[in-house]
Amino acid sequence: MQLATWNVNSLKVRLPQVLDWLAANPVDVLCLQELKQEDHAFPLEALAAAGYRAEFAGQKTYNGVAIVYRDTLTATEVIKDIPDYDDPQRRVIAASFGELRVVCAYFVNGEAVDSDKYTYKLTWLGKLERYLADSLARWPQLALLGDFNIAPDDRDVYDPAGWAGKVLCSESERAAFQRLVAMGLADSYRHFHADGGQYSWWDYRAAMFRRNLGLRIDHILLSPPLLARAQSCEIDRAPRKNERPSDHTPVVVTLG
DNA sequence: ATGGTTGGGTTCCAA
Repeated sequence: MQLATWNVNSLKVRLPQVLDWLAANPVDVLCLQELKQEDHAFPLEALAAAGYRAEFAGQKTYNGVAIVYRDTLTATEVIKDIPDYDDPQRRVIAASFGELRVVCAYFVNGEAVDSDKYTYKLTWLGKLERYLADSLARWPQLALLGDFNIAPDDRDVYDPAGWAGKVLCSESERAAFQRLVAMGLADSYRHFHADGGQYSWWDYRAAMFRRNLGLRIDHILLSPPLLARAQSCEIDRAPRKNERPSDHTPVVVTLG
């Protein structure tokens, strides 16, 4: 079984690339972030023609998340948004596939550490943490996939000195990431790869992708029973080379 | 050096 995550930065623009990618990479579950569209515009028919169904939580202009899954699977116990947290931004969707619980999240970016958006980010991280603790108690086989907007350590940053203390790399954000790890959610990419210089996002500006100046901020975290089944976790850089690419590229985990 | 590019929406915001 394969699970993947991809921040598509507008599903409207990227739908052809998503369909191409699924044709070449027929994963079982694909978590999408930054749909940037309302639910009435979600491309259910195009995905159905490709053999996929989806659950989604969109909104106009910003945010928006979806779980796309093979039509041989059944999604149950779907939740949209973090329970008991009144947040107008559509950033979380979760669904069960048998015993497997999939949580797809678009973490707050935060803009800068002195921004109100950073305060929102830390609040949001706290709410997510509580929600995941509850979820893990109910679903031991839990995978958390998404754009975390956190580079867990300096290996995940092209210029660690330049990024030190900045948003995406700050101590508080990294501490929040480590609290997820302490909960039992392992960074599956790091489980298989110790090397640095492997990124999932590159700024559109200044030819950052061509120069491989990026950050690893898209992650797949696995609870212990799933980590035990994990066979590989890979970043697929190919879609970042497309014309009109997303600024993020997919991450894929293979479970036995 | 506070730049640069993209998407969505609209006279700029978010990333």
